[in-house]
Amino acid sequence: MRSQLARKPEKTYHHGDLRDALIKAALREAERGGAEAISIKGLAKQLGVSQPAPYRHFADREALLAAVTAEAFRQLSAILRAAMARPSKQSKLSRLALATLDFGLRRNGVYRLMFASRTVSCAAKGSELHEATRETFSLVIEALEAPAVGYLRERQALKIWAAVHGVVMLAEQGLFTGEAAHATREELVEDFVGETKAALAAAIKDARRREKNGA
Amino acid sequence: MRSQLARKPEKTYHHGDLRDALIKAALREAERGGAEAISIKGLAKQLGVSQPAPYRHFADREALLAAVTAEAFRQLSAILRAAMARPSKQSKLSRLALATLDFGLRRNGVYRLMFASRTVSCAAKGSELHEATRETFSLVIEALEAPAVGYLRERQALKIWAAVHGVVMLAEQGLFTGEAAHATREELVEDFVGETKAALAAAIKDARRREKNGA
DNA sequence: CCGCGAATGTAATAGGATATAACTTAGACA
DNA sequence: TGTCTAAGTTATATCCTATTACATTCGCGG
Repeated sequence: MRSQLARKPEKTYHHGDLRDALIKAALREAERGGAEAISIKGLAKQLGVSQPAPYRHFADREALLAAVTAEAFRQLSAILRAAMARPSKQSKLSRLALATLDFGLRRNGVYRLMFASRTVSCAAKGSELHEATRETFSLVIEALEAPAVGYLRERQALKIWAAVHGVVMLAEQGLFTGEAAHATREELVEDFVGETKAALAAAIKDARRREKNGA
Repeated sequence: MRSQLARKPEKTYHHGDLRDALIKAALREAERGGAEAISIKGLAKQLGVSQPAPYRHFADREALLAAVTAEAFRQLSAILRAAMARPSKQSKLSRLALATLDFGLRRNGVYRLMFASRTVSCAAKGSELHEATRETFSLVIEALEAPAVGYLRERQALKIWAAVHGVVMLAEQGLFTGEAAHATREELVEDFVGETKAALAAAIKDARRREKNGA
């Protein structure tokens, strides 16, 4: 009872939900500083538990990072889904692309954790993290709003996804400041979106024509 | 004399070229493992000097990373320049783009150091690292082989540069394996190159027309 | 040629991080 | 109620960064 009054249980021996609390706190740390800002010891101190307590929930630091990264992907998926769902004059693809750009710039450190760390590429096939990344990518395909004609759709999804990430990457590198700043990041993303739509339309038309000729 | 027989001076108190040796060794370490694989202590041991010796040449680990990253950019610049210089049926832009892709995949860890670490974005305006990154980017502009019409050229350079980096990023994430692998990384890069050339040609034509009308 | 200062190295040490081992507590369930 | 297990604690080993104080070598002016 009393322990419920405080945000965190006051003095309970068992934290109650340490695993989840660790992931949330680690995400906050990653927000600025990326993976290297995540310290088991630091998190333990923040949450008022002993330094080795986290090891009850994660085998090692890598395992924690994987869980945090998976959570970040789920958050991005939710954001993208919301962006695609809301009514707008822009296309779904535009909204998805711009939302991704926004996420990458606002949550720089988290973004690096997701797209530029060894953690993800090491994720095993069936792992929580691997599933989370594939689900996010499936949203990109969905945003294309195109029929599944061969692998054209997947290819265009890869292209726009790559392009958006490239823009985020260069933006974080500072390549949009100074003399080169005469194109905004958003303009570039919109360019890519436009090209993707055009390429997709052309490819689908072409595929259909070939299909008809073949039949 | 005798010390010259061995590759490294045998037992000299002074290493002779520790700063440079540190950077080279650090690059080897980064090759696999990225920035986190670079340890001052480890490097010192490798080079047979005491653990604090590196601090005579770099204020702290960050400073070493910056120097290593700058060197990596200079190496990439050299590779790109060579790729652009060699005779080929492909366009300069193709060669530059594919060489960058190759570099990013082969030297994964070094690549992450260059394009996905806090180090670069923190580089001050006149710093060695900042200069190195800008020089590399200038090669991209050069590879376009286009006249400087307003900022069209810089914009297309940013776009193709972003696109290539995005492809590297996704490739390292494993997005080109499995079902989505029906487009190779090289195909995607060539796609982007083609689109860039087309967009550039159209934009220049358009700009020239408008210029004439204005005059 | 010598001697002195700057550059470059070493030894010792403090402090922070990961990780493991052995012990303790609380909660759940027969 | 008694016991098993999950979850947390203390103590400790190891590794890394970084600083301080001391030692050695190089090069240059007198």
